[in-house]
Amino acid sequence: MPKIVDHNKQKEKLAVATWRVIRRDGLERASLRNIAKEAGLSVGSMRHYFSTQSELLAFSMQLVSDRVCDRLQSFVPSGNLMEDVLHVLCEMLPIDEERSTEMEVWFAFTSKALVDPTLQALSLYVYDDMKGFIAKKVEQLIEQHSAGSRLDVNLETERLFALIDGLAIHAIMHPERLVPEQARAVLIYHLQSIFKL
Amino acid sequence: MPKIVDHNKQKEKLAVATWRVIRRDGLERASLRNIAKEAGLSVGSMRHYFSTQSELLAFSMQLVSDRVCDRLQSFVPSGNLMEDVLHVLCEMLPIDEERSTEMEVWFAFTSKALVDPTLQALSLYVYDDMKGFIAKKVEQLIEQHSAGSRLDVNLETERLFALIDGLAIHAIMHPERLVPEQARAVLIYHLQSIFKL
DNA sequence: AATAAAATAACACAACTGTATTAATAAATC
DNA sequence: GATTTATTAATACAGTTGTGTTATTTTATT
Repeated sequence: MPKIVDHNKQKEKLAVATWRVIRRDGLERASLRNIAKEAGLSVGSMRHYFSTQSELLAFSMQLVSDRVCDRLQSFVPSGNLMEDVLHVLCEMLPIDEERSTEMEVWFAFTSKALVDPTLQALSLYVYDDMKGFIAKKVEQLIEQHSAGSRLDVNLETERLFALIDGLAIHAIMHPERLVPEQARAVLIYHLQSIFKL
Repeated sequence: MPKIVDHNKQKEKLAVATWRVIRRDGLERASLRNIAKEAGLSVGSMRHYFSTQSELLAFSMQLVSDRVCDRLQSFVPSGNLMEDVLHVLCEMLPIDEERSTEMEVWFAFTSKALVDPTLQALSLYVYDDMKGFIAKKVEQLIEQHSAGSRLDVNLETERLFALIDGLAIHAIMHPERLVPEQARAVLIYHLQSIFKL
């Protein structure tokens, strides 16, 4: 009877348009009208998929973490633990255009999360998720390299986690000072200094 | 002839009021009217000190880095290099209310800097300044601990710098997961793992 | 006390915001 | 082809925004 469109695809299309607006003009310019124009839709049409702006923004933030998770889950390990760990950790660095977009948008949302409970909750959830993920990798590395038996798993995990986010921020904010290869080099340097002794 | 007020003091008062609004309601709520209300002034009065909103925001961001620099410069070293380095690096972590305020506000401005050339320039300047500062400390530590002769100064500097900013972000965003003492503990752990071998 | 200038306040204006309401369009079934 | 309904578009409205203009208040000098 009606014109049928894939609801979820349309929602993702709007979310990606939201990303573009945020990246180009900033989160405070991500108004319904600007997003609608970017997506080539009318404001009224958008309300069919998101009854409120907060919903759209929350969905757009969620989509970032979903995309990263998807890539992590579809990754097939090579068997070389160090290489594999390096590979998945690089998923969290802005090493190419796709990842840069995601990181910049995530950064903008993270900042807003400080004063927005809904976004705050999502941010916390992702923090726990990523920390658990990194902790697992640290444990595997410690187990493999017998010399690491005296390492503190908790401290090593938070150290590695903070290092990654710090590198990501620096690479995003000042790409002319920290290019992807350098960020990657620091990460390799860090892992080797701990697990290759 | 006129009523004379200390221009700079008044500007700082407005900037600090801006901080409060940003911290409580977010940067997008930092309108002239809201800031004026927070400072107990009229919008017209503000325009006497800042002819535009951008000026006020840029000044408010600058004031954050000024405050941190002031504290760093007024610090008198104890002589114990490791202790002193730890102390100054903790100036960049949200370990108390004053520093938390500054970090949160700085974080908000940093996010906006991605789409605001003026703030971007300030952010870059501070990045270079801090990196130079940290590099100096790393060199001193390497020099003192002879075992560190094989360390790469550049990599160690960016690693430490990223670690600090990463810890700061985590402590700001999720204070219930990373309390100040833990952030400090990670920093100590990092420094000792490199320079106490 | 008079005055000149600095500081403050009040109001106006056009542009933008989120959202609600209403009308028009499109497509899948009968 | 008519009809039903999901989808899209258009308009309206109250609230907020930055900024410009104008008037008022305050105070240090004469």
